[in-house]
Amino acid sequence: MIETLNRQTTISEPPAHDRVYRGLRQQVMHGELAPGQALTLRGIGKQYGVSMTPAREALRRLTAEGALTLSASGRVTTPELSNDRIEELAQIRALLEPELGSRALRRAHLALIDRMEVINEANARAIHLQDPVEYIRTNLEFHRTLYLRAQSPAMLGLLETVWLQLGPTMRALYTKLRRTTAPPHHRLILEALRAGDDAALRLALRTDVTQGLRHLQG
Amino acid sequence: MIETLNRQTTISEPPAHDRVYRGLRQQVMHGELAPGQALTLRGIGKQYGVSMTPAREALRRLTAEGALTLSASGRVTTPELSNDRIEELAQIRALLEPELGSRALRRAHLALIDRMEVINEANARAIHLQDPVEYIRTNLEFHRTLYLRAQSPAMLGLLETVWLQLGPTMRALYTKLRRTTAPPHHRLILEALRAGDDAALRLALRTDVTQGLRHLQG
DNA sequence: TCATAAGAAATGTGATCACAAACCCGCGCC
DNA sequence: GGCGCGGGTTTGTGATCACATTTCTTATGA
Repeated sequence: MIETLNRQTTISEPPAHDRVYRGLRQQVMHGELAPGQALTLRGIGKQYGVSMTPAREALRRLTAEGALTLSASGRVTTPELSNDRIEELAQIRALLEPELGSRALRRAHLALIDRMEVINEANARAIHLQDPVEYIRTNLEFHRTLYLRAQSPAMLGLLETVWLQLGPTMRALYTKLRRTTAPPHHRLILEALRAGDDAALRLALRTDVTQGLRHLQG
Repeated sequence: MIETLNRQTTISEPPAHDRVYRGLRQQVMHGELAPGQALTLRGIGKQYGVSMTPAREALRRLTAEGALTLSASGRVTTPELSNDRIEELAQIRALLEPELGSRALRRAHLALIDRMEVINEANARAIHLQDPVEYIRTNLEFHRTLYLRAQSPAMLGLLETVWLQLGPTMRALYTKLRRTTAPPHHRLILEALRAGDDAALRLALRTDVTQGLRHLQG
């Protein structure tokens, strides 16, 4: 006898496929998965305690966003980006992020800058602890905290799909580099914000974005 | 008795969910669907002669790209964009398209410009015939033909998701305006291409993009 | 030792079903 | 006349299954 043990409490929960989607999306964006990592419907289903159907919807959604790659036979893996593709995605970041930062600049008050400061300290700690996932997470949170103030949800949405595509690559990059020194540009970003200097902010964001990814080029 | 009449010829065909996806995507992007149009799983399935499963995957994929909107109860419709959202999407186009055009400029040879000229004539015919779908289709093809030369697949992919989101809105716009005169900027784009003038091309693309969408603002 | 073919396991695809929630329409009450 | 409240219908969700294909494994042969 199979109990209908769905729908537990009193308030409706998000659908299973959405829960799976969110979990996987975070894993990909934060670099918890290496490039080329294979994902199977039954494996994902087992991991989240659901059947193949919600797992399939989550994977379909993520591949549509570029977070995952679909092979010719329908197999799903995390993307292994070519150098050209990495370069192009970095250029897209260099196009979108200064624009978002500039739009946020007018609305950025002191409390926001303080919050970014705190996130940046967590970022520095992650570097000291050699924790790539936490480094990526705090780095993205630093940027997103600023861009949320731009009030440009569509542009931020596009940018997040770019971050998604770069997730596994960033993991591979930062575990290889094993950097021990904090990225210098976050300080420049904060200074430009405090000074209200649009041109300086755009430049600092652009260099912060391109700097991190350019190490892979050879 | 149910025949296993799948897998027809000798070479494997694309999966059913992909066929459904492509069909719907084209309908949305070319403005064949009005904003707020509701789509149901069983309806789509019947329309394409498949079950709910492939229809569901196609809709999930399209909503992930922003081509369709998901209501809180899981219902799927074509998006009804607010004026703010339309404005923002136009600004994204104004950011991406000059960049793509500029990248294509170096690689644009005469045959490409001739091809764009032909497409532009088809576009003018569509205006004369008051055919909004054909107008949108040829207009996008005009731009895409240029941007393909940029060899920036990721950036073009992002742009196409923006076009997708604007599809139903563009239909509503151009059926309301009933414009009878060709957009003047396509000629400027072609002239800038022939002259190899980067600044002029960027400007022409930007104004062409913002011009078309700004009529909705009140 | 390595390539290769055959068998076994794993995987994506699509159909079908049960079910709960949402939606719609009309009746009746104030 | 307007408003809420039924009940029937529609709709999305998730599970399960059959099946073809791909992938992996292993044993065989040169």
